[in-house]
Amino acid sequence: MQRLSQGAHLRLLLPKTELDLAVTFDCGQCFRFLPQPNGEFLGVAHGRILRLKQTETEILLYDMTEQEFLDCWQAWFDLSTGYADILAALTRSDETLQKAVAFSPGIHILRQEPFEALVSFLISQNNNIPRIRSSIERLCERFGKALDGAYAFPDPQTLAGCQVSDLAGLGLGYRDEYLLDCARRIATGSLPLEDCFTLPLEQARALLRTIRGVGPKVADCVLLFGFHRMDAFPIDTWMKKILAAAYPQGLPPEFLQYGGLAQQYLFRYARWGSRS
DNA sequence: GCCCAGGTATAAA
DNA sequence: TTTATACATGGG
Repeated sequence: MQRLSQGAHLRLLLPKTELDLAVTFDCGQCFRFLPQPNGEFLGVAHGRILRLKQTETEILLYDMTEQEFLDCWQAWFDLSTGYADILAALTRSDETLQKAVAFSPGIHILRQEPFEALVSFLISQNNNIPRIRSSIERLCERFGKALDGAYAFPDPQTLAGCQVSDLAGLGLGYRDEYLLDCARRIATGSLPLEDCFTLPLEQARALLRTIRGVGPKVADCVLLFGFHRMDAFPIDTWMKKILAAAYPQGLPPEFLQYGGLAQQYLFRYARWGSRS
């Protein structure tokens, strides 16, 4: 992938079929990156505002040095993973997945920050995406560092110092206690969250499920989106239907390694692709 | 008003 | 071990 500095901006020569920002941001893995009326994308991660524009052949990152890209955003966008090979393996003998990938190619699993992923998917339970977004945004406005026109995601330490009453008005509902519980345990160091990068899948799941409000679905979302564990496989209400219809004899073996990526494609296809 | 939303904790069978 | 129910809250 070629990189070109253009004034204060950085241009990536990268076909949209390889990384499609609209699809990647909209497939339910992240909640803070939204398309703007002018066609650009705006979001916040790693304590900075990211402004982007994509064409069929390139991505423009505004106010980005090459060094900053290499230090942080190359990894965040997961541009070093060989998606072509993974998708080839996944779709080799799977017609359902072939259709799903053909419908909207270019999904990457972003390497989001673990704490942000954990909090986001704690909030996501029994909730809908617009409401999840607004809750997260208000949480950042109230407790995150002010940036130029947006707010960073708050630290565990900041949230650990809160009371339930401090969270009123964010729309968290009963999930407010879950959030405080996990922020406190992380802030005190009693929950070694970073271990989820290296622990065997089942042990990482077990660790996350010691957090109140983290069940099987949320745990796998956190592993997939916060720790880039493509062997995690979040099963939600949609996936239950999809799996019953498409894989009555059980999951293809490739899903053991890359089920998380397969899940993203299947989820999107089921929701938006198979309408009449 | 009623139903639902990328579920989970809890109690009961 | 599997199956029901409550859960806060806003949008359709």
